[in-house]
Amino acid sequence: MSGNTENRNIENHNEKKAKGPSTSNFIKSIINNDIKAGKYGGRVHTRFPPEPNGYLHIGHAKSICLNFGIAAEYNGLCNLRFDDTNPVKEDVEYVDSIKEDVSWLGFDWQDRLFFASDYFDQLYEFAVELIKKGKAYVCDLAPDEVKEYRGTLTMPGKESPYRNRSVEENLDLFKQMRDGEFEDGLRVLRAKIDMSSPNMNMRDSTIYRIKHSSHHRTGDKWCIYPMYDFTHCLSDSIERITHSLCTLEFENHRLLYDWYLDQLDVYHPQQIEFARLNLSYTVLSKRKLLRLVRQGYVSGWDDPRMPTISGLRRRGYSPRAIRFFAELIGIAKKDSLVDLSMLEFSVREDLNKHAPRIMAVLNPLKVIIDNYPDGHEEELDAINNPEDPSAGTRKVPFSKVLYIERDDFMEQPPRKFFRLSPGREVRLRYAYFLTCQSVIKDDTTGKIIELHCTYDPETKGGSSPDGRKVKATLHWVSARHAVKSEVRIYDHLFTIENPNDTEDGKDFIDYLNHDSLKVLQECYFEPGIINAKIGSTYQFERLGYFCVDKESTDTHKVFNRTVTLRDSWAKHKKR
RNA sequence: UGCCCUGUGGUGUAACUGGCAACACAUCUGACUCUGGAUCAGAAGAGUUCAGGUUCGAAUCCUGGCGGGGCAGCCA
Repeated sequence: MSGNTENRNIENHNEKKAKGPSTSNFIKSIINNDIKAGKYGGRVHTRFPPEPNGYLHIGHAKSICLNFGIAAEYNGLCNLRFDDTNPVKEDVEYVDSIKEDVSWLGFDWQDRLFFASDYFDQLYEFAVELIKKGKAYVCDLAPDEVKEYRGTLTMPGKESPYRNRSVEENLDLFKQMRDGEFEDGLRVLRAKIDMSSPNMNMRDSTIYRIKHSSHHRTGDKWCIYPMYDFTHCLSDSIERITHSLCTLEFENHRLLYDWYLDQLDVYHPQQIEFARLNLSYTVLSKRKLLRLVRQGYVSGWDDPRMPTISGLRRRGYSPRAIRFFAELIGIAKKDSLVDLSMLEFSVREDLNKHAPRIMAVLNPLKVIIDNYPDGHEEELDAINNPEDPSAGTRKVPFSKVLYIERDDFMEQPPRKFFRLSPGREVRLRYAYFLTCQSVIKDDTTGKIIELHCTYDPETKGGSSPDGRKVKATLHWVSARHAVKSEVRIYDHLFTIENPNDTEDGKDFIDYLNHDSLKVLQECYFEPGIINAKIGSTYQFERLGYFCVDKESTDTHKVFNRTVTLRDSWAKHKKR
């Protein structure tokens, strides 16, 4: 007894020390109970079921991490299944990008890549079976009539006049539908359920509709296509899925999901709904993202400001950071708005450990070291990543003329500004102590053109033999050796936290941040940067994390700023 | 005037199905530091939407309000 208490205390203590997000959520507790009860023989089998009609975004990443993550955790499996039942909206372009994004995120569906369209034959047979059971009928009502007959949220619908056709007639008509005897929209196959159900989905919902349109996988084999509700539950059933996880808007569809499976008396997975992701200062709906792309507000699906997986990838987010983020935000049933700072925290957390450091000056200010010998140069040792000793060191050239960051100098420094100012001494990272002697300005504009400074040769490497301290360390680049390149600075795409929640008469587009992209053309880098590969990520010391953009060439690099470093001076300035 | 879901610090989630509301982000201190980074230590901040009820004891159970979301595609 006392031993137990002791153990528990130790556990509690460890829990307290353990960092990181809580790993429990309501879905896992359902699964735990199912396993305990022996449901599905203790098996866990999930699936990620995108429709190939757009690019994946960070919200999908949440779902991908959930589905694949749960499968992994319970030693189960997760399928990738394309929900491709509407040929007019879908395209192989999207299939390819989705596959790329899922595997880039680090998940493997192995040999379980499926398409709902793989099941079209079986689905047709299931529909026939439903007809034979008297549970489905061909309805001749026009679309607007169907709508009228459906009733409203508060009023029951009325039954279609075609509802009581004989099984034979239904079978015949359905076959004719399949054989292309009718135009689009002329007839549909409907479930015979309950026109007065308080759940609109149960008011004889559509099973098959006619679309004379060729499908990206089945070509012209079919001119009738099954609807989502019918397809999804049966696809889950066919694949022996145990837990079918989807977002909240399908909650009301669960009744139908269960109904089809019950009528057909087939293997019955369970649908569980969770809240989709909302992220502050952005939009996460395919429709809205598509509009940003189509109307040219961004450069494409992979614009680094986009919350798409491809946008985040181009921006410099790592798969690890995104997976960590998914873990961090958790899973629940209430809709919420996740603060962007969580996403930013996730990348910093990862990149801090893995991104090599480099010095880059984004807004250059020339510094001339008057007492440094003309034409002299030396190579200084710099650490590639203080968080990772195995990353090693590199040489950085130093000479008489340097660039430093314009923000690192103030002629009249306010309190708490520790950086360079007239007469003040600072350290140049990995180099020497430097003291500002004079400021040269443009006579007409008053703009500071250059600084004249002196260095202390005794401080090579960054520390002084006499033990005197400096309050700041600046990054710098030797002017003669510098590589000039371009840096793109990104900010939120929107000016308000929740662009989905707009004032009356306004549209999310009205809240676009017109300063979300700033291009800096005169940035100077350590010469080593010329070898940087597209897609690789660096920390520019004291500035942030940056990623080599695909528009870079051998001689001209383009960097995207992924995220800034935490910056307590910037915060202080804001106050 | 229908049905379903949902209300826990500023934000996102926990609380082993009734036992002192915990963790993370954000915020603020301080220590350390050749990145105002990282790291470390600490602080402030909710009494769980409200009102009743059951109970020795309620975020958890019951009743009723209030707030938020979803549903009337031959979209998913």
